Amino acid sequence: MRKPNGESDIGAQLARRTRIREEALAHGYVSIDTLAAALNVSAMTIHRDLDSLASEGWLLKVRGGARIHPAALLDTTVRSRAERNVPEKRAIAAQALTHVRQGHVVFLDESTSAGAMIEGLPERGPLTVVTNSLSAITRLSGEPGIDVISTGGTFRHGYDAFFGMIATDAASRLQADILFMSTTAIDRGQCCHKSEETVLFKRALMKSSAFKILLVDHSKFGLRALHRLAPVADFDLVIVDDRISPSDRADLEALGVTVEVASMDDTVVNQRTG
Amino acid sequence: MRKPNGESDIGAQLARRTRIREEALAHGYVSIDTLAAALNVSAMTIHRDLDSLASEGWLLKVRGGARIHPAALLDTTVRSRAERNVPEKRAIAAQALTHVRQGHVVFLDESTSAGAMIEGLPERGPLTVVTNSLSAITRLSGEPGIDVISTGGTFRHGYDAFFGMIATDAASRLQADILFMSTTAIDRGQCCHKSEETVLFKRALMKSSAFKILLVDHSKFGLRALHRLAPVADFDLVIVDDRISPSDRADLEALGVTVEVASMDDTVVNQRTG
DNA sequence: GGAAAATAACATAAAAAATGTGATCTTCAC
DNA sequence: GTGAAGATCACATTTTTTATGTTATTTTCC
Repeated sequence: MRKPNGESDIGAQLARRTRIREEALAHGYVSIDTLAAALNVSAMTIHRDLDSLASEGWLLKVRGGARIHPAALLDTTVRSRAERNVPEKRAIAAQALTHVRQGHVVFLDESTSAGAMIEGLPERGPLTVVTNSLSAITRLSGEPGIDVISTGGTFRHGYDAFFGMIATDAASRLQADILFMSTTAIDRGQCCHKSEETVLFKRALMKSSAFKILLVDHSKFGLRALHRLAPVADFDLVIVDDRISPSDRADLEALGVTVEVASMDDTVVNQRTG
Repeated sequence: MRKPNGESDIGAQLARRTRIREEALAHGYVSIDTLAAALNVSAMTIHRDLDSLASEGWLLKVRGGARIHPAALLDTTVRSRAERNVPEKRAIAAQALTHVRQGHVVFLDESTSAGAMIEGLPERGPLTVVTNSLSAITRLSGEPGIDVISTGGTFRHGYDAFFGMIATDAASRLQADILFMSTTAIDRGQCCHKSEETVLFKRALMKSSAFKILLVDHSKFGLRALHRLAPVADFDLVIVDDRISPSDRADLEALGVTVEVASMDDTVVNQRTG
């Protein structure tokens, strides 16, 4: 029996669970009674929320409430990253898709930027897509015009993708026409990443690709990360969104790399070679 | 507005679409009007069915109806195989699961028999599961207690799984505690399979496993297939359902292989070492 | 052993999915 | 071109599924 108040229930469960996650992240612990009161639902509903969040690995249930799962503190998972800068990523993806030709062997990495291209690939087939991204694999494996090759590897929850020796070796032994990848940070002309196994895998992709495209939204500039992945100049093309700052753009062009700026209003594209 | 007759509508859509597929497979063509009349639904519903089946690659829509998709004629896909001998496979899977121990590295092949084990694995974790089966990967990747390793490889629609050099190499370079696999046919003590790349992959799995379990339902006995995979005696254990014929069972035991018979009524198990 | 918490079992409201109907748009044969 | 069959669209209605609450039962902890 639902609460008789007229509040909109569209996405109510999602909102409530997101709220619980935030609460848990902030305080390390949430109590069932407190949540039930604060969110104006029954304790049973909170129980179910916590069960669900626990099974997804966010929380650990304890008597009377739940603690934040240690792993959830460490990694900023795809689920939260994918929600950021969505319009930028869509614009970049749309521009990137214009470089895909029928018959191409395409490398896609596990980035959310490359992930934004997935939906647009089937209509550009026939293609062969090689990827370590689970969502790309599941989405494209049903498409008649797309041959899907998985790199395999060890599954990493935080990235929704596969890495490790198996993935890196597979990438080394294939040969692609075109690579679409992204990076966590761009700092003084270097692509950087916080995870070593990611770096190893992406380098293997780069070595095996005839044409390399880097997809970066404006928020990546000036960020730092521990491991150097590759110089930006190693890419044949960089696609950025139009909210990039003039100075970041000037820096990019000073590196001698070809840059395409994807416009967010429309499909209009402002192309420029540095 | 639904038909006011009281027929059970549970799975009605699935049943109807299966029926349409069979019809298309049998005659090469189905007409919308005929189907609407035969299935006692509106033409619009048939339209929607055909759209859906076409997008899944089963049919090609043409004016007034649909033709069978050429590819659908060639492969007996998992989707149809998975529907056969379900109770047998469930019983075998339940028995197979009793051999899984916490901490095990488990190889699972792409067979529907091994697939029946998937749902039972999380509660037996923590585990590492290595597989080429897409449904196993997607189902298990969300489970906290399961480390998922994909072999990678080229995706084959007909098997909903990955094969080829990448998959086989990955299998060769790992080491599992226990392997669960099946085969298309068992003929005179030999496991056989129609596809060569499947054979190569499965052999790699067998080489890399400390303990090898073969899952076969009674329907596999006496079938033929082109490629020899391995002698049944190479397995440490064979699990069959209780509808196996006495003579098939005697043959199995004559090979000197340990056999477990999974009962379909219950979880009762009749164990016997030959 | 008893109170608090967790789970189970069921009822109901709300949302989502499936289907039908009639209107409108396309296509194809003539 | 034109008209009719077929396809698609838009919306209403029904069914199914999901989310939730309530109450009863079981488990856990002190």
